[in-house]
Amino acid sequence: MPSPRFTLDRSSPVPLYFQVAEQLEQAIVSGEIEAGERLENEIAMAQDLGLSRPTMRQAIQVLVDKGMLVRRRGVGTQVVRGQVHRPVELTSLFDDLSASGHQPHTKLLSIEQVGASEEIAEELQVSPDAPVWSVRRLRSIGEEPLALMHNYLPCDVVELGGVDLETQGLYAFLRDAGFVIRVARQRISARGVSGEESALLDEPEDSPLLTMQRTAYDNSGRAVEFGRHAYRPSLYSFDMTLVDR
Amino acid sequence: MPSPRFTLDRSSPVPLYFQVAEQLEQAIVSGEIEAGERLENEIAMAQDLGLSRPTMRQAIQVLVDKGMLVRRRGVGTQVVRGQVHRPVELTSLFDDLSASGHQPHTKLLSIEQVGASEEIAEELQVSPDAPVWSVRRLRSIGEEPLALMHNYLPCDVVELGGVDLETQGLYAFLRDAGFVIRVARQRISARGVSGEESALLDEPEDSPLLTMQRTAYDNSGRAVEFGRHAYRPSLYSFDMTLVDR
DNA sequence: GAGTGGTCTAGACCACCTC
DNA sequence: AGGTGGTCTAGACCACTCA
Repeated sequence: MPSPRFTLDRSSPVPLYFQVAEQLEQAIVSGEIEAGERLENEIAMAQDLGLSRPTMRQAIQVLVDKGMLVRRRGVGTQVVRGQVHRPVELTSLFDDLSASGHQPHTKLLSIEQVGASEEIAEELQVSPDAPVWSVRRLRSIGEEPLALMHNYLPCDVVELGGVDLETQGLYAFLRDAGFVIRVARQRISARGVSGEESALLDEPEDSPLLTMQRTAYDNSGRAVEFGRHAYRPSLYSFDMTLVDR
Repeated sequence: MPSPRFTLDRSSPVPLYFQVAEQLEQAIVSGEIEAGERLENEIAMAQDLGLSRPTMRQAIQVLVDKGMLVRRRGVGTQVVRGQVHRPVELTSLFDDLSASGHQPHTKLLSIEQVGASEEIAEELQVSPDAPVWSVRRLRSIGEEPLALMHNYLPCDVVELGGVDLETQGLYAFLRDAGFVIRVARQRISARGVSGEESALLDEPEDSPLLTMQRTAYDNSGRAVEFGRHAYRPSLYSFDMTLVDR
């Protein structure tokens, strides 16, 4: 039975369950606990760490929700086999690529205030023709164009005047501006490249594009951003882990 | 402050937190609790229902995880605005379409045992060349071909001989055979249609296809199924809700 | 029958937000 | 200052699995 030694800091602002979850995750990804292996039962683990059982359960639940552990009543908790892919998270493409060591950069194609179309108005929960920011950006990696992004944000919610969206990702800006994005709904599909896109993305006519449209909501449940993005499928895909709960 | 009346059955095998979550969700989707509205605080709700606070919290957490509610410390719990899309779930395409009232049907193109390629072997956690089932199916809706599905399952785990995969979805079969699928990892991208696909899917040359590959794991963490699917993007897209936790 | 996770209780203290 | 959700405790009983 694997028994990694975890260290807890009860004076830390980081919750105990989170400290345990982090170290348990590390033990799994590092291979200290092997794929398929069964963990010690949660009551014993709690005792070992001087925690209550609910707190230990909460820590384990974090990793169950990430798809790294599976629990079976009467049996125990096991590590899921198979390579751990990176889950879909609420980060921008910019963050994604920075993390993977590439050098992404962004070109601002246009930024203007326009009246919301019927669809945009519905997605952003504003009146039709209400003023919204319309931002078009081209994201590239090295010399390769990667994605064409078209975002809309309600003018009465967000002030984009003077914001440098080439240096800073949109989500990073929103975070700095005090918007906590908690929920997003998105739809992924595909279509052929259109005329203007063909040149911008350096793709020949009739090339397939991967498309994603997303509406993001802040922690008061208000729609903050709607975007339509088109990715070159040779350079981008969406990875995710689904967990049945 | 909205106060829907919930009914609890303490003798039911359905957990109390789940009974509350179901009725709360119903109150939200029916509009009894409006979008953007704040809920009563969780201590009062627990008292109203004669529940402990942890149980009430667990019920609310179910809907937070679904992206229907957002909680803010010091403020309260609010209903997320915006249309509720259906989230990605661990169901087959067959289930998806049945639920939406269409008449889908499946044609079994081929089923055979083959030796696992290197990639398949890695995904299914079996040795290279180990025997795996290879199943190819064409799913249609009415007269319209919809998706081409190619699945692989380890022979030593699943017995597919004599199984009618035209009447029953693969996931429904696995469920009936005692496999509880708890975790799946998937990757979504796009590509152009290939020669053979073009005829089967009734798509002209150079049409874009939406692709998904998925590995599913049962509740012991073992890889049970790997699939590569190609969808006609005009007829299919992936909807999902992301929740920051 | 022994061991596991699933649910539930009745409190407590704290961090954060709003007024 | 008052109210909210976030965390944590120390138990309890139950359902399920497996030997």
